[in-house]
Amino acid sequence: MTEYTSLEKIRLEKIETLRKEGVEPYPTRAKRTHTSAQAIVAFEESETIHPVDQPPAEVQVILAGRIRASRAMGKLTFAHIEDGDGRIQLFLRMNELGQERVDWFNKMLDIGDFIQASGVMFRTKTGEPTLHVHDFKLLAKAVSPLPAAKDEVTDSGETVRHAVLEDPELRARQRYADLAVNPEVRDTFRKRAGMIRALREFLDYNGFLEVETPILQPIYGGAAAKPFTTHHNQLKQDLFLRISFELYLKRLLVGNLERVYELGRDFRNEGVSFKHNPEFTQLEFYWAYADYLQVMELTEQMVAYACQKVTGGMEITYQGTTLNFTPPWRRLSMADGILETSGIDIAKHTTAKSLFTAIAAKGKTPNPKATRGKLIDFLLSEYLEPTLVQPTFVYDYPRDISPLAKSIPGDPLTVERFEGYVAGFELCNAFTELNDPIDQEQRFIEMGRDYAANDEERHPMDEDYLRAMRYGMPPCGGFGMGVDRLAMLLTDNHSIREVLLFPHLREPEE
RNA sequence: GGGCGUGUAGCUCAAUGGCAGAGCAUCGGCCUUUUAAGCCGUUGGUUAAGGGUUCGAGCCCCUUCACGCUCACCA
Repeated sequence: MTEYTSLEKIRLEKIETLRKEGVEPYPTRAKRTHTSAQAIVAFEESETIHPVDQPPAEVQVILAGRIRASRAMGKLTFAHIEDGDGRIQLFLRMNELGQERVDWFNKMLDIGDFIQASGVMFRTKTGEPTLHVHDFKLLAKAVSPLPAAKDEVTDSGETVRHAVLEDPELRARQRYADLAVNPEVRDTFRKRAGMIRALREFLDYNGFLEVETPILQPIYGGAAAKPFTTHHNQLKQDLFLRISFELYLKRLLVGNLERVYELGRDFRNEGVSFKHNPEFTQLEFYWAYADYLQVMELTEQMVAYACQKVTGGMEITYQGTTLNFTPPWRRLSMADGILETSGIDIAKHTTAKSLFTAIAAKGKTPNPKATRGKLIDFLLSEYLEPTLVQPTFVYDYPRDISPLAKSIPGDPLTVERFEGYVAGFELCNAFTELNDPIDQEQRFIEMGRDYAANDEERHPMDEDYLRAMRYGMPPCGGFGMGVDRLAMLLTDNHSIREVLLFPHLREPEE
């Protein structure tokens, strides 16, 4: 049984009263001729464009939206409604509507209710385009009060927000209320949608085919992550939610689909943080006959295109820092980057033992069981990553942490792989794909050995993937990007929760 | 999972261990160009939950929960 607050009880009583008066609080149909923005544009055009010897034409409109503010002033009432385009002021006067209707508006309607209002546009004394209301109708009554947010416009023209819903937990749990009262949150998700549209446009234009591959997989792979498990009852089959798309997309290249991409959800059963959510949106593409250097060029063009589409330029401000996505981005070999930032030359340490000693000499303590590749990765995140503020490609990675990437010809310890870093975190990861089925099988075996101590991280052997490789896969470049992270950058949000409509949260307290 | 921090009215926040408060919102009035409208009045609380210390706990102690920051984990 729902427990109502005293404020809600008052509104429920109003709903009863409305029905007794014969007013349906939730009518089935609404009518509107203009959005708030369209009404203002039409009005301003009428003011400027009219024959010199005639007054401006009346602009009659029917608007619909949610009441966000209401100021009753005796025989006048001012209110603001908000629709998908913005806000617009309503003006109600007893002269036109009569005392009864204006009183009814003030008494029976509340902030949060949806209404439609018809009338003629005019300007108030202060110059604000306003609807002079001749009639109005309740469209949907709100039972629960919205968390009130008020905007004050100071003398200097700045907008100061008061009584904002700002508790991050509540905002995420009740995203509907957050969206209803915080316009910048709606804007974040419009930008996110625009960004995703831009990524698709870019890849479509470049001849990539959008595909969909299984989310429920009998064998997971393509990344080092712990999966979620589930079960198909009738088939009595254990299944995993995918941790990446990679192994399925590359099967498609075996099938002669030369350029494919997938934009969808990955699931990783790992910790939650400001840049990790258990389910997140991933973009992967695979490009036959290309290598990682071509992928690098396409990547910077794609991100720059998305940035241009969302923000109108190549430069953005992220958490107070100006970032410039104009291609070409800085390119830095991993060995050089680590040498510059840590003073350790990984080329001189070809074994894990030697490298561990060098790191220990710096006073750092990585996991002593780590492989050479893991130690290099440790150096990357410890020293290099925090310095990579402007978009940078770090390239040429250790082989043993890149089991699906192709080695550099003549350098068995290093693979053709790069990661894109921005604002000190990893944005994307790409490599020249390994297409030698014998080598691939060997890598899976090595990896099984390296990770034998840790069952959860162990990469299961995917026999069907190897079979596909044996049919032959063209040389290709592959790419993966955390789409939520790009959304964080382009909307200037520090936390992934702010760019997910419904981020994962713990069970609420009862 | 570890460390630090936060949690008080619908919203935003106060309150030396000593009567739980303010603004906005609600409700009742006044007001024909307001815009955080204003003015007068009114209502609203299991101080996140549970336990303890104390004559007395929002405040001190313990446990739990949620959130934030951070560390760890995260090819």
